[in-house]
Amino acid sequence: MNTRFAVATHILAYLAHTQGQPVSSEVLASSAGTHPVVVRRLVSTLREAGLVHSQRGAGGGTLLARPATDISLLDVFRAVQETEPDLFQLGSTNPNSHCDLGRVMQETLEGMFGPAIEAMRTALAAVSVAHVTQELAQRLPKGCPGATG
Amino acid sequence: MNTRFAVATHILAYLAHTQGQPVSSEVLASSAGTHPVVVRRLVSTLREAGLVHSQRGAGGGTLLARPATDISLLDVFRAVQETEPDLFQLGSTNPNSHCDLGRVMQETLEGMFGPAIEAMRTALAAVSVAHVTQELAQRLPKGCPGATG
DNA sequence: GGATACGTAACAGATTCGGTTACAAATGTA
DNA sequence: TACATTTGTAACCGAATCTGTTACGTATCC
Repeated sequence: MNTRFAVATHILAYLAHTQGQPVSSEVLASSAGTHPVVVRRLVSTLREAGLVHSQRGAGGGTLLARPATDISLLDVFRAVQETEPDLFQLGSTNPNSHCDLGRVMQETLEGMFGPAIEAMRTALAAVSVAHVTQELAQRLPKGCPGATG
Repeated sequence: MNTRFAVATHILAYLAHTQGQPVSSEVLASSAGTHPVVVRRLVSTLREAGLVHSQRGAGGGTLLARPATDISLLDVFRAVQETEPDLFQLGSTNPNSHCDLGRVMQETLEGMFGPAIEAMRTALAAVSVAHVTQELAQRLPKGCPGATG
């Protein structure tokens, strides 16, 4: 799996700490261990999903578009990962079968995988960015400036 | 996502229909709409996981290694998809942070994603290959030879 | 006007994936 | 034994994806 979900959550958790204060892509990239442009690309996606908004120019940066308690990991997952139409998709069907076995098999598989995906979504929906930030604060040593810049 | 999970389930569901009768990679490939070598590669993985076994030579093919009721979709998922160490992994940590924020963030994210993955595993564990075959039989028109070759 | 910082296009290197060819090894059958 | 069949596996190709990077236009603040 790619790193976008994790990095996006990282970014949002960071922003939750500095809410009201714009954070530059350079700072976010440094914290997430990646390149500023990678952050800006991700932020672009998050902005389209309505999770953050950005300010251009000097002193600009990115902020949360709504309280961290109102952003679930499912929101993040949908924004950065679920652009593809079908998460579990059979590559191809069998055009030779008289009974269209390939199509039926695909439908059946989707019916079987569906509940698994739904279970994952439910679990992700139960966790907010605020939860992540909270958990993060507990794990960080006291007085550590890491999470707040 | 790649097609291995779906194709592997396709293969196993097919074998559940013809249990006791070896099925060649060519037949399986035709049913799944892929290439025989792709099937053999997948079967190789499934064999390592103890889900199937194969017979070489003329009249050979692949059979289920145990009853279809004893093979869950979680078994399949683990066999073909979870070869990588970590499903959700943050690409890199932040070596510059005084507090090792990157590492803490990664631990936190894993703690948050874990339940989601576990929920998906639980859902997959609840479905057996026999269930898939059963569902498939219900969806196929009566007397259709598709699923049994 | 200049510094700052975003938005985005473009490109490169690495990796993954599926398809294909090729060939050795094993196995059943005449 | 000779041959056909089928697996097991290596090797390679083309496509796609992902991450990192450079470059440059644009917006904003001082």
